[in-house]
Amino acid sequence: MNASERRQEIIELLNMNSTVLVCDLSKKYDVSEVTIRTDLRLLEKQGVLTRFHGGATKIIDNDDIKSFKELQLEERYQRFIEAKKRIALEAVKQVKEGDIIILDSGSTTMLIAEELVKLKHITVITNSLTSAFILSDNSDIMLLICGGTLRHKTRSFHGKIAEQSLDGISADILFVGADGIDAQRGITTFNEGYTISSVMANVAKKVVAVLDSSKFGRNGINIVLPLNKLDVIITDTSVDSKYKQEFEKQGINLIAV
Amino acid sequence: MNASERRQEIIELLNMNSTVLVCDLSKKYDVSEVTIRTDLRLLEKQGVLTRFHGGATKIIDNDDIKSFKELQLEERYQRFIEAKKRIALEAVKQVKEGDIIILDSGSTTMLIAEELVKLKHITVITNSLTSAFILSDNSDIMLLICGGTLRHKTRSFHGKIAEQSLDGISADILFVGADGIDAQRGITTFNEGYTISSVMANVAKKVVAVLDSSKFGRNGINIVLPLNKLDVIITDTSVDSKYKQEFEKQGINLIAV
DNA sequence: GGCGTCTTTCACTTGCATTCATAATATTTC
DNA sequence: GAAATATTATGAATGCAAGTGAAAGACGCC
Repeated sequence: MNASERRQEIIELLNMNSTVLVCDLSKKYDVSEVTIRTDLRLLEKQGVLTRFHGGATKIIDNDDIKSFKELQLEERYQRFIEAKKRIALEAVKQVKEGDIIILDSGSTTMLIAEELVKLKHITVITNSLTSAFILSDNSDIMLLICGGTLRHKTRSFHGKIAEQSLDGISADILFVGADGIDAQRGITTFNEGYTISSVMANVAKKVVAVLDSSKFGRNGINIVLPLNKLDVIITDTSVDSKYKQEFEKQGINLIAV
Repeated sequence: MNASERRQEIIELLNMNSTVLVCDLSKKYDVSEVTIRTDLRLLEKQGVLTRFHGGATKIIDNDDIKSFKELQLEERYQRFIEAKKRIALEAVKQVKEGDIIILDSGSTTMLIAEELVKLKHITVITNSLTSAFILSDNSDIMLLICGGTLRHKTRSFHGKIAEQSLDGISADILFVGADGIDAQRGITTFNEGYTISSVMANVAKKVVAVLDSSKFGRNGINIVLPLNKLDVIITDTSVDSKYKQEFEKQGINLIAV
């Protein structure tokens, strides 16, 4: 056993347990404590660990998220972000361990991804490149992505291939976003060709629409899903109370947070 | 036994056991320790091993995707990244406007994505989540992603669904990375189940392997592609000239940059 | 023989781990 | 809470193993 091997092992030990002790290491490698201390001092200089009296502890740094922060800065994501965050927090309450979740593209669903990444033992299927990237940080989450061609405006995948990749899948819950909601037309969008949402709805046991209050009474050009496909709508408290009555009459649970 | 033969054997020894000792090698080859040290110094310059007091250890640069921060932390990877960048620059020279490009996962191919994103009017098909994210910045690039389940270690998609999504596709060029290359076994990897690469190779008119010189003569556990599938190999100038002859004899164009 | 490559010898430097003395930091005790 | 005691840290000095560079020798090759 040479010096660099020993140091490498100390790093690995630190990854297993979060602390190591000088006296333990000294016995383990049969070298003097002084030697261990020089090792630890060296590794501290390299930024691998922090020293404390009698031992050392692991440094955990998580700077990689920065690039996603930049993404959030895009102004369309900035609007109503506080409301959307509350909606996302409420949405993940619907999820339990072991669930298979389908996540549509959109700014609110992206925030849901940021909450979902904190969980474990769930399966997420998404057509959103951004959400996929966020979720890929957690190896306790099984991640499936719909293939197909990228729609740059929304950084999501659509088209025949994307829809085909949902074939034979059965999910517990679908989170779907939209640009507008209306008692007659259901949830709508200004972008064309969001037929994938209806495919998603067909394979999910429970459909949850997430949209902030500004979307109510607004009508997009394209129908994404008719109201009868929805089970739950989560929105913010600024929503007009008349909508709550209207939707609950149709058997949809409207949650305002 | 001449010098280069001995050095080749040292590399092979390192692939078997992960470390070698100067005194052992000195006895084994009946040369002075000084000679062995010069051998090891030379091989270190080539990026095949790292020296430590009394011996040397194998460099494990399995071509997994790491963030640049991680790469910079381990200074032993630093010299590879310069070579890999040059390789990536050379690789994109093979691309012309209108091309349909398949991009495998891996750190070198990720650097190719960073070059490709500067182009326009190309189509890129990839199974790498990271590369997809990089390429999604440019709306002049048509981006197709292979669906399927995510392999967290490499942030890429593999399995049946990923392979099926290549069905019916015809591409002009494939860029494929690897952990090792060998005249007998072709290109290999330490990770299991990279069968998608051969599917990619089957639908591409031209197959370009990108790997730095340290991968030559090294053998991964799993065969990715046999040599007869390759058209071009791009590597760095530290590659042993004997490989150039060997591969060109088999009709493969080896470019060293 | 003259040239180049490889290898060795030799003097010197660097790196690693130990001991010992001293300083800093916990812990105990009153 | 402060003094006494025990534990841990640091720095300098030492010895030894290993590494380096320069010069000289060995070997093969026109």
